[in-house]
Amino acid sequence: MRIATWNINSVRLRLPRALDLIAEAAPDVLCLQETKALEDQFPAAAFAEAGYPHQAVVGMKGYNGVAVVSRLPIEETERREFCGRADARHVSVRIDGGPELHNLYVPAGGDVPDPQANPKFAHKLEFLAELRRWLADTRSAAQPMILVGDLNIAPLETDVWSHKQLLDVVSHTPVEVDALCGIQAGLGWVDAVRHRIPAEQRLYTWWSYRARDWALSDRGRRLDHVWVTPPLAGAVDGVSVLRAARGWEKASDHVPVIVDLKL
DNA sequence: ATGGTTGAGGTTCAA
Repeated sequence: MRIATWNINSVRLRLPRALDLIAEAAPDVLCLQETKALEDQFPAAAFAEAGYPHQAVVGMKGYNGVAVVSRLPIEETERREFCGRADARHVSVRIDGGPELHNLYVPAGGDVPDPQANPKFAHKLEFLAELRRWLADTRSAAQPMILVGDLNIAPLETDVWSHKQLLDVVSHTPVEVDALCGIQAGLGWVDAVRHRIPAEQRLYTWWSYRARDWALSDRGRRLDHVWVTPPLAGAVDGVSVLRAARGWEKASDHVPVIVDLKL
């Protein structure tokens, strides 16, 4: 089973690129974040025509939004509203009667890494704490589950272009990394990508739009993740990060991450 | 220290 996750940064603007991705990588399940579309604005027919008729779509006006489109039958299990906000950051599905898959878009957290001074950063930390509690209260490490999405945190030193220079930058601060590791430890989640690509190797999934030349400066961060619970750890086969997608015409600032599971 | 770009939806906010 091939799972792809991609922060598409507007599903309507970038639908042609999503169809390119489907043609190139042929995932069984494609998880999208930042669709920036109301549910009735989601290009459901186009994905269905491309072979992905099974869909779970959560949207709001203008911002956020997540979706799962699938070749295999999926059954929506939940759409959690974290922090009491209907802000379209989560949907979970059961894939073909098998593993449950959580698709998440964690709040970016603004610019200032201080929850007192910056409500967006406080929201990010609250979101992570609630995610940890909710998973611990409602799910078990024995269940085969997949968690994907734009988690907006680069946990390892080699997940950023400069560990030292990003220690004070939202996405790589110790408090965020600790929160992410806490969620991971909760159900024993395995980082599927780092399971196959050694931590010594630098790996990014996002490059800012603001760089003059994203490839030349290569100041990236690994913000997009695929995790699995222990029962699926041995099933993780190939993983890939489609760096080339950052160079596509009208590219998203994030690139797709693809994981193959032997189920 | 600052500014740089993109997208949605409007006459700015979020990233």
